[in-house]
Amino acid sequence: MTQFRSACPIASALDIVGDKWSLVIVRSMVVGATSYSDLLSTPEKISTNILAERLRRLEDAGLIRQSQPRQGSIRGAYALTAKGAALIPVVQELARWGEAQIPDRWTPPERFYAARPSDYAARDGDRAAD
Amino acid sequence: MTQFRSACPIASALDIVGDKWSLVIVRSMVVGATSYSDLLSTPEKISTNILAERLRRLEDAGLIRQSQPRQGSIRGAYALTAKGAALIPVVQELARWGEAQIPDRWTPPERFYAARPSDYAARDGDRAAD
DNA sequence: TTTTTAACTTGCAAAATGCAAGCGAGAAGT
DNA sequence: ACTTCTCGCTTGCATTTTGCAAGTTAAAAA
Repeated sequence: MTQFRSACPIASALDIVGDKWSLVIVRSMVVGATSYSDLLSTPEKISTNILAERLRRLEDAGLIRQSQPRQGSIRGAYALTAKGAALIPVVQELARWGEAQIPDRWTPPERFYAARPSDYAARDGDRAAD
Repeated sequence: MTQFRSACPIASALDIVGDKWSLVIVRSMVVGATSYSDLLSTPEKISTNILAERLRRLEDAGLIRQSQPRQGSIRGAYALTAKGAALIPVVQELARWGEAQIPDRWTPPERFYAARPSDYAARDGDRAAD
């Protein structure tokens, strides 16, 4: 992203994550997805080029990081940074809205609503467990 | 919108409001915007065709309603429905994230964080004050 | 009765999204 | 050790969404 539309925190937040995919990627990571293929195999069927580009953008924005930069050109697993994990309350509120206002939605797993940003913040700079 | 990507409440919520403009329109209405021109004159500079289309979509989705259907073909003022007002916690969390994670953002007015969905729910079906 | 203003619509260019196929490197099978 | 498989992407192209600029319609104001 190049510029913010305004200095409004809401509009600016949406300049970063206000597309159809970024927050579903965050959701997937909150419930345990770490690899490219984890994120691809989600029921929403994101296409591979979009996933790759979104991961790059989210990494550039500092919301995720590569926890295992593999040897060769191939990249490994992804994890939320503290800044990315700070979005957890946002996706939890979205989930509550969706559950309450849209018929026949799934109930997220318990660990989803239990997740807290601080669970991730402490790990920043660490490598994921091998 | 025609279909949901999945039955996930988050993905589905984003199928409805997961674009760059819907939630800034909700934000504007929470802080008092009611007319088309109020919504146009926001610092984010939404273009008029997008605003018109978004208002139609939000109305079709039941998030807003026209509180004063004027005579002639011209439509009047808009208001949040209970379903739309239920998004208030979502935009409040987005605002908190933006304030905390993006440098130099505005602090929203007090009434923004004070707003509660129930302030709007009771008015559903009413006409706005003239 | 001419001019403004408010609420849009229309036309077209640009950007984002989506589908399908391909590619390079390491792991796995034989 | 050599072929095959899988993973993590990239590339090409069609479709959809977004954005800018200008035009339209009806009511209100001058």
